[in-house]
Amino acid sequence: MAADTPSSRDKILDVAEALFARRGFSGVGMREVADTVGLGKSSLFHHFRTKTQLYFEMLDRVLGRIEERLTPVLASPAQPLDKIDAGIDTLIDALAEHPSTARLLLRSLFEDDDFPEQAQEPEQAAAEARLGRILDSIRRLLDDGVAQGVFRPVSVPHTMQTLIGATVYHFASGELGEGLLGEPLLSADSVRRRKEELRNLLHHGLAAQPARDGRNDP
Amino acid sequence: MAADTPSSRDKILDVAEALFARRGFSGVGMREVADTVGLGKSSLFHHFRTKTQLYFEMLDRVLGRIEERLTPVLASPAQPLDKIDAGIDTLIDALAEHPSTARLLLRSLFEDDDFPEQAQEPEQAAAEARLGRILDSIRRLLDDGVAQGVFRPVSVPHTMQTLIGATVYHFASGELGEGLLGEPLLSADSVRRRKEELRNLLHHGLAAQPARDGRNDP
DNA sequence: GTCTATACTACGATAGAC
DNA sequence: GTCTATCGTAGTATAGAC
Repeated sequence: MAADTPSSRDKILDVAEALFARRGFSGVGMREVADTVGLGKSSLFHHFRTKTQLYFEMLDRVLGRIEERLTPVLASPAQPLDKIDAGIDTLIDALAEHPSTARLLLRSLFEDDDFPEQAQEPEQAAAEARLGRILDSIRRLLDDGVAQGVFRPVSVPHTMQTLIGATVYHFASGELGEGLLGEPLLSADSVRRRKEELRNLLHHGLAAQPARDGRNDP
Repeated sequence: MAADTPSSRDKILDVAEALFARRGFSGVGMREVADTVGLGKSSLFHHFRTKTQLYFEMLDRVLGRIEERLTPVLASPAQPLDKIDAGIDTLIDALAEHPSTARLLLRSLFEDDDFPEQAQEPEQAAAEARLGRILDSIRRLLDDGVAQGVFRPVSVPHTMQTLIGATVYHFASGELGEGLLGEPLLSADSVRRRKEELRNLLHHGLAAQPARDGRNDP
């Protein structure tokens, strides 16, 4: 399936994703995007009204890939602790698939000020709505776990923040993270180890009782 | 002590800190810095050779404030678990003191590509060395805790990544974090709660045995 | 130490030919 | 749907008067 020779639009979105992830909204010029795609600068404005629209359409596409994978996992009828394991596996796989994803997501959280004050593009609202849906489904999972007594009586918002930090931040940490780990962030080994460490932390730190584990602990 | 009418240099650094935190290196112009300080654009270049130098000198100042507070705490002869509690308290206090600190630190991790390729400024090396010292002292603490059996046999690098995410990311998360919490990230209540949640998570998730706690858990 | 003036490049965006 | 040409603005940085 797929691989239908990609349209110019898709090629532009691919390039924009890689460049915005590396240098942020203000750090990337339409000229650079055009050159990388192999088009003239003006041709970009035929496909996207403004740079801001290009940015948010690309961001929504990234969020869509996450939502698509995470939603079925979090909607399953499994127990909260199993669902959080599966959800973290899925999220980490999604972040590890494209090196730009985590960086883009993290950058998007504090690049709201970067955009020209003009009338806000509708694509921005779409991306924000999608992020809201993803966060809501995570919140429901944690709410359920606490209500059922499977999790300690933690603050759900704070726990969500910790989970985002432990997943998105980790895979966005670039040279610093690789320097600490001593290996690439996205190698198969490194990704598996991250899942394992995080799962162990949560089984000990979030579950109401330490829980039957995988390996790694006495 | 202090409050000696600040020099132009100090005022420029203060303004640069706030602006770079909000919009990143590429998103801020020397013109905007100058206007905010109340100087002509050219006067900035009398105090700082280039925009890049201004950026790294400001970043080193921010890291210096952290190092200054964290070093004595992490060098004390206390037990690992007490030291990690104290270290997190200290780090969170430092991050909560200026709203720009966490954002600046997080941005700095993936803005390495943003700078012109020219000969790298010596101020960059100074800032990187300072960050290295801070990370080393944290790593030693975790190494000790694992070696003494006070902590579970976790991966120290992965645990450092989790700690950075749980502190720096949290206080850098801006509107998203405030939307989740339903209150300002930097209010006294919110800061206290963050410390408490993180302490509880670590006492259950990192300590080898669950540990006598504060409150909040049965 | 601050200013005005300026050099040169790049930016986002548009017009209009093909 | 892509191109060349152009507009107006803002970018970093420098020269030189005060």
